[in-house]
Amino acid sequence: MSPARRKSAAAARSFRAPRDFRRGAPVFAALGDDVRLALVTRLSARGPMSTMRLSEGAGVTRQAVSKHLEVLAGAGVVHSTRQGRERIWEVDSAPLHAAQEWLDAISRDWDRALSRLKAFVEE
Amino acid sequence: MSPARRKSAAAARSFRAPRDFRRGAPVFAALGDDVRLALVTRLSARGPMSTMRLSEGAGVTRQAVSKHLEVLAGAGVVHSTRQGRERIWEVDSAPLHAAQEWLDAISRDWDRALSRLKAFVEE
DNA sequence: AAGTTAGGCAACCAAAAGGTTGCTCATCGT
DNA sequence: ACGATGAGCAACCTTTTGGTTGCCTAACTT
Repeated sequence: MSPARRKSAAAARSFRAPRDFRRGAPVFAALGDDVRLALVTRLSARGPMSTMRLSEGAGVTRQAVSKHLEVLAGAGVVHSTRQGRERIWEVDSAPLHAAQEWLDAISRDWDRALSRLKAFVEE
Repeated sequence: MSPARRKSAAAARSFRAPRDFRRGAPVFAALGDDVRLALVTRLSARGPMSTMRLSEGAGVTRQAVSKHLEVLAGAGVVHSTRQGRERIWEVDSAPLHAAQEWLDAISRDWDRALSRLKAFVEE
């Protein structure tokens, strides 16, 4: 029983590709849900927004949206500040850039592997 | 911003960012697991491999790895072919490129939103 | 032909994820 | 001062996920 798949509480920092792929999983996991992906899309397109605004048209209750935002925050993808009785959310682009770099590394490695394979077959 | 963000737009066909973000979620979800991320990493680094080879050192049973590979295949991230009694897996880079583009679009939109906000505040 | 090896299939299980309702609390507008 | 509003908290429910074990089949090896 080695798994021990515990959530690291404060993973709110970027990660380095590609060595530290383990740090990347939470970011991808956070984006791997329709509702959350839609939330990030809206936030990035229209700028900072309150929980209520984000809940409108989300298709689920405000509480559900709130939970999703917490998940995103846990992965470092968004962060929030309280303003009066509202909580304003905004995108944190650093983890997204990190994720991008990871994908980039994967693609690069894969292309190299393909070249090697091709060379081997053709020799 | 980041210099490693250039890309010939021919590659991505799985989904379109950011309109069709719904199509992106499964890809991110597929990558959002430590074991699967490790599998993709190994596959891209060392080229095509059999289920057995991939299971070695994965920390979970062969059946678990098999399931994970099916999930990845379901998202289009990998695909497999049977060779004799072995099943050989390899990375499919198109969905990864698509995911990258989606992230790119998000970052771009976000930066634009920030500029607008800044301009508004400073006027 | 017999044994070994890679993998598919199915049942089953515990935990996590996604969602809901109901209640309370703080804050803002009037 | 008071009602409306935005959000936090908690209990609860259902489905999905990640993992296991056990057995069966196909295909190489000798």
